[in-house]
Amino acid sequence: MQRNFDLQSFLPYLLNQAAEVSSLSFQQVYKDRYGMLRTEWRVLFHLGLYGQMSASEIGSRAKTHKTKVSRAVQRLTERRFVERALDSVDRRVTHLTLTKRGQAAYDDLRSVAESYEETLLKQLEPDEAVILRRALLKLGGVAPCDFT
Amino acid sequence: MQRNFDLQSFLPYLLNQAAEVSSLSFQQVYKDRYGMLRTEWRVLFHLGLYGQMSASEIGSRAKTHKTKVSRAVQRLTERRFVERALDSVDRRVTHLTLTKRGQAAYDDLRSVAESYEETLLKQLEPDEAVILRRALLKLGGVAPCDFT
DNA sequence: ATGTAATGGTTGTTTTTGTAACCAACAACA
DNA sequence: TGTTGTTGGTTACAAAAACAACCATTACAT
Repeated sequence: MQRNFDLQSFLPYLLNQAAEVSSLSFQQVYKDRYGMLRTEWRVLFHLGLYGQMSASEIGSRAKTHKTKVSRAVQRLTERRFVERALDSVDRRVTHLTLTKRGQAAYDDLRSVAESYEETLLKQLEPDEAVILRRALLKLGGVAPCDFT
Repeated sequence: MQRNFDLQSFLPYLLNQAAEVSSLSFQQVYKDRYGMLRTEWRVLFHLGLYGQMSASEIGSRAKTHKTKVSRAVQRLTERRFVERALDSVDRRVTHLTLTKRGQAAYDDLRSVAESYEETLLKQLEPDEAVILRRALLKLGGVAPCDFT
């Protein structure tokens, strides 16, 4: 049993605080430049980084509920960042790809992400960053992924 | 410049994933047992841990917008977890305290939080946990910088 | 085949949140 | 005294998320 409990050492609290703060600047960029929401840039990055993919694939990779993905894709499609292509075999699935516009947005945002990452890392010792990432992966991987 | 960019190493993404996953089980408890939302348990914990406090104090401590705090306090008050007391000197501020019911809920949830923290820590090496906390505190204190 | 379940995805409705405007009480100062 | 500005807090309205029900298609069993 842990004595001296404090919010500042309670991991879920700490994680949320750090997550919120660290997301803010980046959010400002994709919001201001492209009018995107959080799930939207995630979808964009999944397609940009890993290529063509279906909505459910994105959902399971990003641990995001399918309705969230669906609506993100819808908005991205409306704004011509993403294109849908029906699968010829299984007519339920739609393959998603970036349009030229989407690719350009991705390239731009990716470079912002890279330099933002730099900024964040400057506040940490190099070995601290390594351990931080490893720990976050462990904690984030314990997913009780039971989405309906 | 960081080559080999990946979502799995982009801190804002990693942080959000870990934060979401690690909040889930605990959220289930305060939601199921007391019908509380995230900001509500935070307010509850602030009062439980640090004693009487005003809404704006909670807001600045938890970096939470005042409307969020206001609504959380409102719901907590309606459900008799929290009581308001007007300041006799400055009639704008209201001092918040836990009711018996609120104190009981806090005690209960705090013990849940402590054992949940244990569970989370089991997934990490002891020194990993120390560094993780330190890094999260640093990142959580970061002032937003703009890429405009 | 045919009934049943599972998958990929969308839509509708209700909760929560974000944003901005607002009010009342105080503070500072001419 | 104004009169202007600030602070603590609430409210109203728009945006977004959560949740559940829903199609259409495919898979799988009899």
